Amino acid sequence: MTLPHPTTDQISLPLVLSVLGDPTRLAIVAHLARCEGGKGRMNCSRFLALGSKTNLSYHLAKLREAGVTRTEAVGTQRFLTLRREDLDQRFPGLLDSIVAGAELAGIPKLEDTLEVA
Amino acid sequence: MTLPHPTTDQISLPLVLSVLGDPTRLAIVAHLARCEGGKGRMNCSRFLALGSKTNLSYHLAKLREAGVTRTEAVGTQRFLTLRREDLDQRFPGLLDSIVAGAELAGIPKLEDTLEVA
DNA sequence: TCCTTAGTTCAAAGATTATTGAACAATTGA
DNA sequence: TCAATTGTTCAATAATCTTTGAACTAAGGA
Repeated sequence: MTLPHPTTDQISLPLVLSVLGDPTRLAIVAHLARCEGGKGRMNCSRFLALGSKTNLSYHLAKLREAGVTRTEAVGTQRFLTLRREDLDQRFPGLLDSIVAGAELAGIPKLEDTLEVA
Repeated sequence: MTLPHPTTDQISLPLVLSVLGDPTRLAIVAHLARCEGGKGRMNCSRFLALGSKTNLSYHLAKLREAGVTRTEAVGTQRFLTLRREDLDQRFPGLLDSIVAGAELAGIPKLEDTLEVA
């Protein structure tokens, strides 16, 4: 874990909300949550349908910096996980209601394959 | 109610999240939610501590356009209410978890006086 | 009628954010 | 070693969002 992540108590509510207010990032989080109950681990290229490699790198950094996801470097790949427990601890119920809302709303879905740790 | 409001099913999750991702708007919503269980009704000038009249007009329009608040014109005043039921229906649990999170986080508070309908 | 109150609209400026392509670094496999 | 894969960084552009002041509307009170 070489990349910088905020600690749980550094996670800011306005920042989380504004970061998840972007449809691309919301789709990424919805996909992570859907796969294996959010315990899925997947590399960035899984999300290429949502944008260019460069642009994804930007959005994934935003998610990481806001404390929504955790990024682990393994070889040349980065594995992504949702920081579900940290978010639940800091803002109980928030992630669940957002993910549930994204399912209801027309947030684009990706195919459900994933790589498990 | 001359001002345009989205219907309940037009309320967009990414838009709600990005609108509430702004600290000023989050403070407004937290204040509305705190007063009389969110049934409080208050005019715009209640929020002048958060910004200039012009700037508030801008932020309050954002909240209204996203479907987070309802604005009723009464004389020269605009009375604001949270669209709690509409939001709960569309995105169950979302508003509660955001408001609870705002209480935990350092979202600035206003004095608790209000005008009830 | 005149003045005050409450809030909006407009245009301009400033500040962020999102998107892109080119160049780069690091790992992996042939 | 060479080439392909995976993803980042940088600089530039485009697009949005925020903030401000001046001018405005509409209602109420003296």
